[in-house]
Amino acid sequence: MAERKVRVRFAPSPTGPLHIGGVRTALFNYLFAKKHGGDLLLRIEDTDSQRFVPGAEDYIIESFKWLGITFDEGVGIGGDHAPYRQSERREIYKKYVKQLLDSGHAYMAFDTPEELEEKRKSIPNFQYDAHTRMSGVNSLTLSKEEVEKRVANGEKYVVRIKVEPNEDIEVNDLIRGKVVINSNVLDDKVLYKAADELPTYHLANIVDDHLMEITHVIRGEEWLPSAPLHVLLYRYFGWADTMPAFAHLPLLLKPEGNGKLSKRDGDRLGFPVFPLQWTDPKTGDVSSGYRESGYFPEAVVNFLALLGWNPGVEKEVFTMDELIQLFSLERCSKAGARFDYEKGKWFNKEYLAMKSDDEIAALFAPIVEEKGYKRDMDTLKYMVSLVRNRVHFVKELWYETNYMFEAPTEYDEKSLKKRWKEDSPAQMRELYAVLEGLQDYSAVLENEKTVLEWVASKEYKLGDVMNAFRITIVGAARGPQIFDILNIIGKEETLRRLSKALEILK
RNA sequence: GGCGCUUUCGUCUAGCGGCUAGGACACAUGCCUCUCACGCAUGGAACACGGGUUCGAUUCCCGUAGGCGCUACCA
Repeated sequence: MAERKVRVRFAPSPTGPLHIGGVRTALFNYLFAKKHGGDLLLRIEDTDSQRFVPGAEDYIIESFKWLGITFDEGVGIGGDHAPYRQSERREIYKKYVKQLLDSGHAYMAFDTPEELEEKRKSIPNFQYDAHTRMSGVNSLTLSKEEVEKRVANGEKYVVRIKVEPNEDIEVNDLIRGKVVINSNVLDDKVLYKAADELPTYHLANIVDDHLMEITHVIRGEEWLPSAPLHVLLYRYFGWADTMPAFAHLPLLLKPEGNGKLSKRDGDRLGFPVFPLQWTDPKTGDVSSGYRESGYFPEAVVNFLALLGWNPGVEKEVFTMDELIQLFSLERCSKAGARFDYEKGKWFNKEYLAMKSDDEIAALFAPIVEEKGYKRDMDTLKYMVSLVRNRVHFVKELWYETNYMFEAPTEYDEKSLKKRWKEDSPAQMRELYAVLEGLQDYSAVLENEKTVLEWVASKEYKLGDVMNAFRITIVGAARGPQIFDILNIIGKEETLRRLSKALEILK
């Protein structure tokens, strides 16, 4: 086989939002393409007119834009192999269906769905294949005239592949090695439906991959059982010499329980399974997305890259460029990977840690505004610097800083029980006077020194004083160094909170 | 049911005949400390089972069991 430029594709079906497993597949295709200086194409497989969902295609394109996965060719980009939407390639498929029919590798079948259903019910393990096709209503059992008559009458038929029996079909999978399946277990799959003049996945897929000069098919493991059928199709078309190499990726499994991760798992389990938020056009149901949940796209990419693939080094945080350098199908694992949302959160934290205070403050500003507050950037940056290392997401910053904006409305029971002691009210009253005497609240270190000296002079226990004080300011035993908080809320607010606490707590 | 894929800590995984079976997440403990975190240190935690092959199997082969997938005029 001549050296060909690497060309891979991601070919989703627009039946809804892109699910995270699909994103992972697309990512691996992207990494593989870029690693080998090849092209990645985006093809829309909308051959199922029944399940088409408006908006899904735009959603897919926007998702990849957010994730930083770029395509070289395809829907929304264009290219030499257009069109890239299968519904626009009807005429192309018809030509190839005819080729298969003419060469005797396929035949027309007139069996109605009801008839087939009946057979499946009455005959155990029924499948449309070499052993049963002669009892079906098709161009193999009907006379040529009868077939022509039926077609002329506009009777709906399907075209089925004619799988020859008793043949071992080999699929060389780049991840799993050689997989052999006997053609006896394959059925005569429907390749084309006259009703909507569209091919099914199997036919469209092979024709398009061939025409678009795809060199490697990297897809989910759920396709492995039909891979032999695809090999057969390449053979029947006479394209065996340029048949792409296959790689079937392990599936993403539910975090708990059984089965592969599905579209419905996300909101049930409390984490997104979609890159972007999605509103179902029919039901209006909203499904959460990683973007809206506060994830950085780099974190999602990094997390997904390590599900079913290992770089071979003990580092775990990688840029996209590093992933591209390191990627190889040989290092993909074979078994399904359970989706561990906690690890995903950790990745986001890692990426958050790499951002500057400025960047984080800029992302935090709209959240503050939404809560009805306004602060200048310097103040926000100051707040961010104090609490940034205790969150996974920017949005969690609000919980960590809310007491810097508003006085506590209640005091945490547990903290009170442990930290508010008998002497506390008296000490707080004295502290009030000490703080009142402070001139410049921005002199954090100096003020701390003053208070510490006062505590020492009175021979109070530092922990007793500071913890009680913290409760009056924050409302609980949490938060960063207290003098930084004071600096932010200011003297008047400090004294106000102190006296209010003294009133309520006694 | 049939066919296929798969099986190392709770989870993601390293390992490619000889290792005290390594790392990360999560968890626990300790240190730090005005609290909560961060950080640092420490700890518990795995080769599904049974046969082979071999001087020697987590590693190779065969079974069994479990898991997953496919089995549509869906992809």
